Amino acid sequence: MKKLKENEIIEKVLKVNKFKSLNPVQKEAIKMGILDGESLVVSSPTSSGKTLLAEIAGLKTFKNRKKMVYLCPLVALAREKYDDFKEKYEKFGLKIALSVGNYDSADPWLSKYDWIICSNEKFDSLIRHEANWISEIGLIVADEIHLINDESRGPTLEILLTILKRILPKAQILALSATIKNAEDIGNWLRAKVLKSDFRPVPLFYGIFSKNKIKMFGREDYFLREDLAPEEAIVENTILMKKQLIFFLSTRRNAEALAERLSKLVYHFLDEKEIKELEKISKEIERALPVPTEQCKRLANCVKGGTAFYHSGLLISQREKIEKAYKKGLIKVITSTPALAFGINLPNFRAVVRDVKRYIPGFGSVFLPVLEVQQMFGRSGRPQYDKWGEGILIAKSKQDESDLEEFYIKGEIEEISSKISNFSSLRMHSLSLISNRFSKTKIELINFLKGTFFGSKHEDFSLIEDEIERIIFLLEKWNFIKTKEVKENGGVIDKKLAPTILGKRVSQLYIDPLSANLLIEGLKNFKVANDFTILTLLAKTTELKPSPNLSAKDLIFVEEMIFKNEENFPFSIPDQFDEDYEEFLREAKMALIFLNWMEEKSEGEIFDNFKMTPGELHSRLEISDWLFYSILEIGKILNFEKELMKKIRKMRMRLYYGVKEELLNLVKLRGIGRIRARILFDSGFKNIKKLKKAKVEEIAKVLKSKALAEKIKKQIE
DNA sequence: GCAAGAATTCTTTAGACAGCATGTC
DNA sequence: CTAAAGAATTCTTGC
Repeated sequence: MKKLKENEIIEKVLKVNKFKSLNPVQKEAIKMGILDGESLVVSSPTSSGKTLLAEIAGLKTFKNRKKMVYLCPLVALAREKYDDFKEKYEKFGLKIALSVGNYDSADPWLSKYDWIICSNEKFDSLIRHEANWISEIGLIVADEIHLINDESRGPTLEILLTILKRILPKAQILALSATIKNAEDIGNWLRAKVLKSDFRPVPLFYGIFSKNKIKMFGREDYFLREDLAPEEAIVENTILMKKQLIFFLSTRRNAEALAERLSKLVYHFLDEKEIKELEKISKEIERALPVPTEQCKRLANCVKGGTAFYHSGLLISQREKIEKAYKKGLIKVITSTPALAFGINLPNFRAVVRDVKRYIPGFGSVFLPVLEVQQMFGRSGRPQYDKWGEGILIAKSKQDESDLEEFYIKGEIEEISSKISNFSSLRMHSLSLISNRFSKTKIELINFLKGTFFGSKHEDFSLIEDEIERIIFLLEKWNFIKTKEVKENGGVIDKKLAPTILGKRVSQLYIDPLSANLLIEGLKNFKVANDFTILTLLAKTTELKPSPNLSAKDLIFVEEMIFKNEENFPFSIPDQFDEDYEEFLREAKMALIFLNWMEEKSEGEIFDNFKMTPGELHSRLEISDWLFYSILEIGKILNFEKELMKKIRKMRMRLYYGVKEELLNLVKLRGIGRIRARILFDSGFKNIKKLKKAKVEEIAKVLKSKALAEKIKKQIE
């Protein structure tokens, strides 16, 4: 009877996925007891069908009237899974929800759903908000769990899983990972069985380019034209095979330069229809902003020639267009920074890692880990189109060739390790653990940390204990927690830890306690401060790091600005010869960029003057908005003066919309942003009242849209 | 005397999660 | 403490 039910689930999953049978990895997982609630760590290549395991276990969990939480490292990935699951399983009565960042924060509504797809951070924040439905979880799927290895975002995932393990000891855990060396360690930590496999539905072959050939491992070599540069030769070879490829490069500039160079070559391989379609897309990409920036123009030009560069400085809309055009086969070559390696699902035939080194400040340029190069190769070989996929490295010399082979092809993948001992992440998570009452004393806190992956690997905890000591001291000094010594027989044996209301709120607001303190302390002197200096204060927070780079040209502007406002900084500014002076200049530059935005400088002007990219500015603005919101929330608790709250509220609005104060009223209207508000204002419609008096036709004339004018009128009434 | 091309020096360097309440050009 | 590509600048060379 039980077997029958299990088969039913498997049949169902296979059918909706249009598969005939389970692949070896999946069969093994069944054998290991995934349907019996057995926890598993699955370490296998991208596209080895790991998601399907989550679906099988998820259906079983549904049958048991429990919830599945599916944790993703990226919002884009979460959204993709959500769409996919919804399409496949909603018809069976499953309720599937997506809960990520700026989508919806209401927790209670999630209790009605069976499958909940989250980003790691979102779920962490849901725990901080003490969502009550968490107890109904029967299955936790953690996708791309090797993220634990990541310096900045790994600790969140690690702590999150440690918490879940503790509050849901009976829940099944399914940890999905790329191929890693020490999957057993993870299994050991999570008390889960380990399934290791290198199965791929489409085989992947490695190759090394040198001189005029690509030496392939396990396939016949390719011989290329000798009179072309390596990149060109590889591109020609690929296009002649009627395939596409992605280059991975170390910097944005390299990616842009190569795309531009290659577009001249690729253009000759395009047929008329493709040229026409690409021209259309090129125009769309160029028009992504009202005034195209230099970068937009360059990208548009590349696209015309059948190539595109891809990195985080692009606008989301541009990225999507490139992804779509690549999937359609219109764009033949994408040159990318590592942005594409992790996350976005862009299947292709051949991936070429040209730069196997990356610059790390303080370390110079270092070799990429094998794990990362594998990630870049990971999506090569599309099941529907290709019989195999290729991952290629470029050697610069004979020596280089054998080094690359030794290290990346024959070499072993690295172990992953915990990054939790990093002071700043420990600081943030300690406050959260204390706030949630998971750790009511210092010993409890340390014991909790012993339950992390770090703890499972390290016997010696003295380093962490020292750090915790310092963190407790700081958190108390900043008034985020209260402590009380526990004495026995006259000696101190432990320390009670309790959050203050402020500390609890800071933890919920998901900001670094250091930043929160910085803002609180700085704003005590708000009376001397002005817009620029408050923005500089904001730019000092960890959330807005790294600060933009300074060019010689910036230096003049920024120093002049600092000099003019010397008396108005709400914090003490470093001396010119101090070691942190340069960082201060960069923070001031960030503030100056924000100020320009608030002063209604055009985006193009800002990008050109400060060498900012559209993608960067938008993400910084979003973060600033969140910081301003946090200030207001903290202000409610600390009873900030009315004047200050008003000032912050105004600044928040102005920065959000990018407008001067006089437009704040207009911009509140739906359909009106900074550009249209300015047009209305300059045409005499200086406020809502004036708009009320005006006729629809008059407004329509100014905005060049009748529909819009009517929409506005409707809102006013 | 001048300009193209070579050599040298200078400059710069990947990514993207979170709160909250609704919509840009 | 480590590199390397591209841009900017200076130097060389050929006429």
